[in-house]
Amino acid sequence: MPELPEVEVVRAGLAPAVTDAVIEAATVSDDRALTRHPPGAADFERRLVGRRMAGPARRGKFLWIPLAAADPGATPTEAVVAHLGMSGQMLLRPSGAPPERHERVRLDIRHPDHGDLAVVFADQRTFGSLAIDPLQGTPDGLAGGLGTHDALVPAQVAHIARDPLDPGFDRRAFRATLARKASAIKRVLLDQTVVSGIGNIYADESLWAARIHPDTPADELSTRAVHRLVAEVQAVLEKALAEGGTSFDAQYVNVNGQAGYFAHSLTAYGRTGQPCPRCGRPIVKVSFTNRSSHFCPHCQRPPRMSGPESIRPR
DNA sequence: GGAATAACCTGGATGC
DNA sequence: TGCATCCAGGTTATTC
Repeated sequence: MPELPEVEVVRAGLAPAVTDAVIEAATVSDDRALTRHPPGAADFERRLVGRRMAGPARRGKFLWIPLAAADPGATPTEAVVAHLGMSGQMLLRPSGAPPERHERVRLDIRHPDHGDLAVVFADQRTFGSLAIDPLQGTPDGLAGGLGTHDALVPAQVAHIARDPLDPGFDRRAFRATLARKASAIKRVLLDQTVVSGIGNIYADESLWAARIHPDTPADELSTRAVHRLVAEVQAVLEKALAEGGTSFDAQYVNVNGQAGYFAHSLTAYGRTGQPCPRCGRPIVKVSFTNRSSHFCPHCQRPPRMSGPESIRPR
């Protein structure tokens, strides 16, 4: 499932191909890919033709490609925003390549160095979507996300918090937010308005690494535990990024259709019944809202059995 | 206002 | 072999 590392792999893969390329044609083959673009397919296609693209940027699981202003040197005012959902793929294909399975949108582009290419958005489960969205200034004045120096972010992404790999991520503010949340820490990690880019897989992996039970109330974590959690989240995301992301099946591939290797490095997620790499006891899986949590019940003690680091600091 | 939950969706895996 | 059911989960609207 595309979480931060997977989306970053896609962003980095798209960058050399789309930066400075001009959109020659846009074809929407399934309107469900435009749920974030209320004006619809005709509007989407019409507004993209002839536009030149700038370098793609990313915040959390959101990706956007600024559309260059008509006046060279002027700041872009809008962007193509993409969210891959659960199964979305952004694929680079030769111009005229046959339709991909589950293809939803195709952009035929012309790059000054690479020639004619097709950017294909394919999505099996149709949870992903594209949109053309206005860019707005960031409240903190920092770059909108990774891959851009502009302090701009699409309106649809403005409510999304900075991710743990963003240079602008504020660890102190994150800690303060946790102190105000009585919800389970895993739920908070999945709240993209608190910290972005983390999904079910990396939440389980980070909590395992930090030895924190997923049901631990966020406001019961000590400062030390929060710092350890942030460090483990960053380490897990960076390792997954270095390994090209996590691919369980064909749901996630990079722009060239290749799978990532981090699935081989998972310590908790998807390892139900297998020995914990730390203590050897079996990893358990429990129902968590409408999904599942994987953890080691020995290394990650429940809140009521927690050690000194999980006791309320206040 | 904050927190919890349901719904959206498709195809692979599983059970009968 | 074929059909029915379950499961995966990111985001958002709805409900409490």
